[in-house]
Amino acid sequence: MARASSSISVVLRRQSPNTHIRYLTTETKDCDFTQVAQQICKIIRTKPRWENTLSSQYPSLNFSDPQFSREVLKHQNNVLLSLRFFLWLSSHNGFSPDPISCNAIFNALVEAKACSAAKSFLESTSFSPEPASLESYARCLCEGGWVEEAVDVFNRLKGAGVCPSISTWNAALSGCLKVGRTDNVWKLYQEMIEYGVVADVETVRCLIQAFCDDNDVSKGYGLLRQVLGDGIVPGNAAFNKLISGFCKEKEYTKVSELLHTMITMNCVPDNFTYQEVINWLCKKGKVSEGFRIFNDLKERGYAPDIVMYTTMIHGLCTMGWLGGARKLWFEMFGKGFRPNQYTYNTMIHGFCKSGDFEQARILYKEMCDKGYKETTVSYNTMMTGLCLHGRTDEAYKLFKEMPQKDIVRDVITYNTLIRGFCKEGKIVESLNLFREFHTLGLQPSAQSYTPLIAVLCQVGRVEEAKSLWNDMKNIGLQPISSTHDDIINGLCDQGDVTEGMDWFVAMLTDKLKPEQRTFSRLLSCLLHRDRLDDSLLVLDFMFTLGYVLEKGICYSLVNQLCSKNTHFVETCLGDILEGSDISTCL
DNA sequence: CTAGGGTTAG
Repeated sequence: MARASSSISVVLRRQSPNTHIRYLTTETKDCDFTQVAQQICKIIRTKPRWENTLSSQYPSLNFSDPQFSREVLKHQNNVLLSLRFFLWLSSHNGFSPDPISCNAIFNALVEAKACSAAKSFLESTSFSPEPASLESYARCLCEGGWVEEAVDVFNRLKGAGVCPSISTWNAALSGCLKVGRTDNVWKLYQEMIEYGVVADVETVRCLIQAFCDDNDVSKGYGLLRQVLGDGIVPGNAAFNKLISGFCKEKEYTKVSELLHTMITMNCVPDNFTYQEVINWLCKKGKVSEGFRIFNDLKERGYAPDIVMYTTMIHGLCTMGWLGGARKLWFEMFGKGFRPNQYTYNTMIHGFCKSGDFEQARILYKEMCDKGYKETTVSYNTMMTGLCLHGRTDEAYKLFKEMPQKDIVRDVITYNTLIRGFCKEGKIVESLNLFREFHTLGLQPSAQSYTPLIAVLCQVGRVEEAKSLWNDMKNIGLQPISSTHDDIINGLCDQGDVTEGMDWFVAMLTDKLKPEQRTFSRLLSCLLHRDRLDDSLLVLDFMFTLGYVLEKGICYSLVNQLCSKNTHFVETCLGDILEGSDISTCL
């Protein structure tokens, strides 16, 4: 969860013009508070261990006088030093914190967005800030991502019978969205309703976004239509979120509807709108469609920005259309855009994918020369490309370089290399990496296990594969469909067709679609074992899922059926031949 | 400041 860091040097706002307070000490000597306060501030700033000596330096000063403490706080312009001084005072000389000083420090901390300091200050002093301060505090917490704490503050305000302003509510909702806590959005919105606060456009924007983030895009759309009916027009933000959400769901009719509504409502679709459309079209495999829109936009006078170019170049690269990608790259230059971290990595990825490591390295060097730092992503990109083209030794070299350059290896780094090694049958190397990864305490993903289980099954080490499977399940990871296929095929290969059938049934129960190879392997094993009933069961599912029967298996199936010579056989034969690709051969 | 987008596993 994102947390804002506390600011270190901060200006404490002066509350009032500097007033000279004169004070009579026990030595009956006049003491200028302002002067002493300034001296003390300097000591606090410059002497790291002032706590040990301050009292003895001013033996006659009454540190517990609130007027004095206020004066020091007024002169101290570093809020964290103020806080330290205040805490020191609290534990000395019987000083009992006065509300004015407390409020001053608390407000300064809030203003400095030092949420965690403000929070511990509240906890340690147990004073009650003014409602206005609390409200600012709640905003500060939200902006810093401390939404749980913000909800507590809202409850506190509620306890005091104070209703936060609409902009504070909105800030809270927006803060919850930023850290992905839609649950808190709904909680807060519920309270808003209980207070009788009337939602405004910004509230609607937050709610629509919350629906979209919850993958309830249709509900978000419902809300939009409702408010449009009431004459409220949310800004592009709400529209763009909905459009992006529907693109993700491939609901292109709704997308068009929304684009039209936007235009009707004078919310002109912008680069953000179309960027989302193009991005999701590309991600859902409709790159040509995305490219068409991209070109249309240019013709209609839209000026794609660097992000849009990057998105489009990426789309073209994933399709292997490197020529088109390069053309856009140069077009982008012509428009005055210079590639950034994303653009470089995208293009490097394109070259790597197509196996042009020479170009990839030229671009990589250019990226570094332009001052962009090498990152985990840039390394992962190169390693992915190398592994894809069977150059795992080179990828491994890069892997070893990373710590020397202080570049963090992440789960993708390891998964990439594990996959690469597995593909080349280097099981020992893969398992070593896998263990190293575990030792480092990194959180594996399903993709960490997938290639290992596959290769272990291929070489007949199904027990080890199953043990990895159990590990996965135990840490709450869901194996992908093909991992089921791998295990079934492994079991069949070692003659455990009965257990293979169990796994097959489990797959169907989980509504997963076994691959063609799994059906073929199961069928030939079952036929080999003379288990005709199970064969027919498997066959039935196979046809239901739209697969065709391979020639070889079809022949042995027909042979077996004919050798049984029962009445039932004849009814089966027709179906089987219909579903096979040999009917023309007979 | 005002909402916010793009890169790496397949």
